[in-house]
Amino acid sequence: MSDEQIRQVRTFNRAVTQRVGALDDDYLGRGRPLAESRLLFEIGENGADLRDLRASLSLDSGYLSRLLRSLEAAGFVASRRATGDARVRRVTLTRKGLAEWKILDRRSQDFARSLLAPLGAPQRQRLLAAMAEVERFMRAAAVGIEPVDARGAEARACIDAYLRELDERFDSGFDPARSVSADPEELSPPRGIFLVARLDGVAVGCGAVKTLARRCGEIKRMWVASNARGLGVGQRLLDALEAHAADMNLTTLRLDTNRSLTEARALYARNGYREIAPYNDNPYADHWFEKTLPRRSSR
Amino acid sequence: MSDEQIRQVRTFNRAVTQRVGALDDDYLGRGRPLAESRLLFEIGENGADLRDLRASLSLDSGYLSRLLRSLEAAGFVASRRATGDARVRRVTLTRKGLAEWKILDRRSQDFARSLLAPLGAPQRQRLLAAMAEVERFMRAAAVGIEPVDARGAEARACIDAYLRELDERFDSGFDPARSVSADPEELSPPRGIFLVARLDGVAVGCGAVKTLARRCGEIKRMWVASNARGLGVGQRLLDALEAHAADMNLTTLRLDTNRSLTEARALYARNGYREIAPYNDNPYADHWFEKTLPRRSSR
DNA sequence: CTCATTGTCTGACTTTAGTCAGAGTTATGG
DNA sequence: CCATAACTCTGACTAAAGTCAGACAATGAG
Repeated sequence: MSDEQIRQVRTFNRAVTQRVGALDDDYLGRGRPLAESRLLFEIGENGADLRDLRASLSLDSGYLSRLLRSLEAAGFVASRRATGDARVRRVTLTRKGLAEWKILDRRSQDFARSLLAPLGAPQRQRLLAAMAEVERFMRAAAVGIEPVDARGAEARACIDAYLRELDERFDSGFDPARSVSADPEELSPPRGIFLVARLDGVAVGCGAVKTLARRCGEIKRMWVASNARGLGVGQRLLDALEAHAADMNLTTLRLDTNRSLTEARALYARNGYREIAPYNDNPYADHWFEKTLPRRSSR
Repeated sequence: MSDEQIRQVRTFNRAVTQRVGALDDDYLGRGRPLAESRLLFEIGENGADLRDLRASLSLDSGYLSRLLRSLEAAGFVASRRATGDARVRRVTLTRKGLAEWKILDRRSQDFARSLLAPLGAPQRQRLLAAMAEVERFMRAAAVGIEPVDARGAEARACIDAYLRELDERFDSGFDPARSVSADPEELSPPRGIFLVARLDGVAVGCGAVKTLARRCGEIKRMWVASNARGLGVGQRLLDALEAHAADMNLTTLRLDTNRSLTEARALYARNGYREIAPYNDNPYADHWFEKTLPRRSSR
């Protein structure tokens, strides 16, 4: 990437933090510490669990506790044990707190309004479209891909989501029992690998490789959450899988897929996978693909 | 503007401040108070006047003085009286300070890089394009238009810039003495108005109206700085001038313009100005326009 | 020259933010 | 039931950020 591109990003960062960032510290200023306002705002109309607040605002538990006490003293919030897990505290806004929250919310709205107000309608549209685009790609850039234990909870959750989706998309539904197996052992090193793609700590995609024969592997469990599609996550997962496959000394990768998974098929086609004759008898597969990996993954 | 649009802006603000804003507090962390790093960074390779730093970082003078002392003690900066005004202090980075500045600069680059790195080339292009667009329009939105005294320093500076530009753009140069007059008195209430457009406190455009006859006014001094073109500043100035003209009970606005000022002519045409026969003998004018103002400016 | 203004500095503060160690309570897996 | 982990809370801190009043020097307008 060029210096010029980097310079552009930095200019953007400056411009945006100056204007947008100013708001953050400014519109929440209500004669009260900023952290308190932020907390109040984050609690929101529906209340929140203290545990989640701690995570989302990344505050020290002691600090959070004190902030909360202060909001309580001011009569803005009430807290009680969460139903379900009595260790967790559930915080909700009082009537007074809600009023305050609405003021903060209003302020934040006003700021957004002030950004749009001076613009004419066509410029407004273009600004919004560009904002949406920036946001999308910044989200995309924040997606990280990492190997995880295929037997772990996160991998399981991904696989469940994947299976659920197959069930929805296949004309006749999907019954894992009838399909070709891929049990966690096969997807764990040294004979396999399981990758997840995470956005803000939440898994939004996964993919796996298992070894079929001496130099031949198979791609399994390729899935991208619907809210993360179009960000290039699938492409990056595939790149990463191929790199890992090369590390495992595999030279050929195969996979099967269903006719209803059109994006997936396009992805494979784009990446040099050629359609081949069926290499298994998976009743859910309509297409079989194969790719010979380049000598050394150049990623 | 719709609630949906406002919601979009807010989502953007959140997403961007979270990611971009995080950097600000993060990449500058170098075992030293954030404010010190920010100051060091802001001083920059070429040094700066303390007065300007105080303004641009909006710090209390006492606080700034102390921060500076601390940077001095660490051997990062040196300060001496500014040439010209001995009240002002000029701060420059020492060799050591420059090295530190470069580290900070590098960090900020790395952050930008990390944003682009995970993206493929086409996505990178789209992100940058969208960023540029957002930045542009945020700048546009930050432009404010206000009446000022046509006899004041700011108005004079604008007019000078305007005349300089005419001199550059007209084939035969421009000599104010030969042109039709518009002295400051005519551009001051109640018979006239002078508006400036400011971006971050700096004038980037101006425009004026003077009264020609009982219900007829003339637009003069329409100018937009080259670095602020394409942001809709001209349009907004024109809107504001028409609104003020209506307030002055003018029903007709006239203006003359030169053939080389193509953007201006397009602007007037777009806004319902019709070309008319010459109403003056300005030797620099090639086109004369007129518009009947709507009963009440609906802006 | 005088006087108001501007810019900087110092001292004496307060407030905000954040950390850390431990204690007490409630879940959870075996 | 037991050990361990997950949450929250309190007390005791520190560091950073920011404010305010007043002193002093240089400037600039009249």
